[in-house]
Amino acid sequence: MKTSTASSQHACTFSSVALRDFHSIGISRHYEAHETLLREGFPANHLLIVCSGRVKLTAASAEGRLLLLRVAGPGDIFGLAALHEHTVYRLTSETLSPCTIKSIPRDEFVCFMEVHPEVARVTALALGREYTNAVLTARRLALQTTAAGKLASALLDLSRVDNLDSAHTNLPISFLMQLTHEDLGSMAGLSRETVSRLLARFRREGHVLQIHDRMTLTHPIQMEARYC
Amino acid sequence: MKTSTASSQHACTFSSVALRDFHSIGISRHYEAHETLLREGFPANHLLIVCSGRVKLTAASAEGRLLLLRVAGPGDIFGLAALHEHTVYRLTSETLSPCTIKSIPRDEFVCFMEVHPEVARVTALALGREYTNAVLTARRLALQTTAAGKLASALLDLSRVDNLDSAHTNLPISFLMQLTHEDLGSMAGLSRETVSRLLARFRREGHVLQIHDRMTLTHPIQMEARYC
DNA sequence: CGGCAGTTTGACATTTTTCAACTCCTGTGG
DNA sequence: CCACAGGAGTTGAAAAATGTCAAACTGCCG
Repeated sequence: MKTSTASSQHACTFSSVALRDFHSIGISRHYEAHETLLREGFPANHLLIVCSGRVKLTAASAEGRLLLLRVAGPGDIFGLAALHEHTVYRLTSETLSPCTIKSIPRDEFVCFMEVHPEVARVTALALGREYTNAVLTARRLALQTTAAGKLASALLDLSRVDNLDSAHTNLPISFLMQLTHEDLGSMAGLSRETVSRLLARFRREGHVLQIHDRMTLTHPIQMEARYC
Repeated sequence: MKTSTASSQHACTFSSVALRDFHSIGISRHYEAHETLLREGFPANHLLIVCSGRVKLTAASAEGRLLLLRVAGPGDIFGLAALHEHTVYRLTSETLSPCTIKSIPRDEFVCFMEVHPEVARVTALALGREYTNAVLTARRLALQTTAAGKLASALLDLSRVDNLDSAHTNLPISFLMQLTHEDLGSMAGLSRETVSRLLARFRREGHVLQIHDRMTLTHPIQMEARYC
């Protein structure tokens, strides 16, 4: 199966030999929207790389409450921490849209790492990104005192996932909103109803525009200053 | 300066050659309690390893609110993610007690990594632990609906830092409580007063015993079942 | 002894959650 | 083609919980 440009983006930091090997391991597969890829608590035996589409990563409590930690896109890797520590997955991953996902079995990846020591570098970088993201989530949950602050910073984070370049300008940022109010709630630690009310308020105040699936933050900097 | 047993614990996963080099880089220094080691937002130019003592890692909001993400002890490494991505520190670190800390300048560490590819392994492991910990914190903040649940799981996490072996038994776990109610509050996302009230309640209900700085969770499993 | 940091407790205000009802939209099956 | 069910979003009203403010207490250290 053809290896996508997305996984190549990662691979491009490898030497040509490592790159060739990287393309030869694992298999790519297509998934529909709303399929579950990995389940929290299961032994980590595969590493996944998003080639195309979007995947949400969540943690669940015993009572069924959810925490949405991350929306992964093309080029993102997950399952790495659990694989590396040889434990169970800490998060559940679920496709948000149709996706192409490359899956690498644990054994193959371990081999690959042993043959190419440079891979650990890329591993560490990917882990660093996951870490940074988790810290951001924790910050949002703990340091934002108001519900509006939590939701606003969640939206700003989402906008930056799609639009890495134009971060921190005051130009309108628009992005595809593939999350339901419930998802947004579990991202910001709020109830579905609160999200609904706050979005209405943001629209009323002109911070947010929504046309179908597309959400636009009209002046991100003001929004951040006002609520975060 | 003598390298402590703590940093040797990490080094012991290295080959003998790497081990010798590891001992030769960086310098150890002693710190008093309540000194600041690294500051959030500053360029990451040093890697720190705790040899002895305890260090708290926090993130601050613009308004001065704090989030305590981790209490690092002997053998723990921090600053790694920021160093690796060549950005600024994401957290502020502050000694809780007198500490011995080994500090490795960025350049030396990068050299060390280049000479010994195996180091990336250890790096990845340490990053994995930091990641897992951040996820745990986010979980606590988002998935625990009640204040009691947040505090209880924070206390359980703290007890496990000191007492890694006896985790998940129902035997009383006791540990040195070096955090103020305010610290506990910023760990669980609660106000100082709420922490005070809840601890009183936990004592009343017999879940917690406190004698000076020593805190004992009398039946951790029940506590977890009851509140978490 | 005074002062300070940490803790405790009460009263109150505020916020968000919860519960409930209703609308809108979409896909499915008769 | 229509009816219907289910998921998602909206809105209101009430309840519950925690944060905030205020005041007093404790223990420690100079």
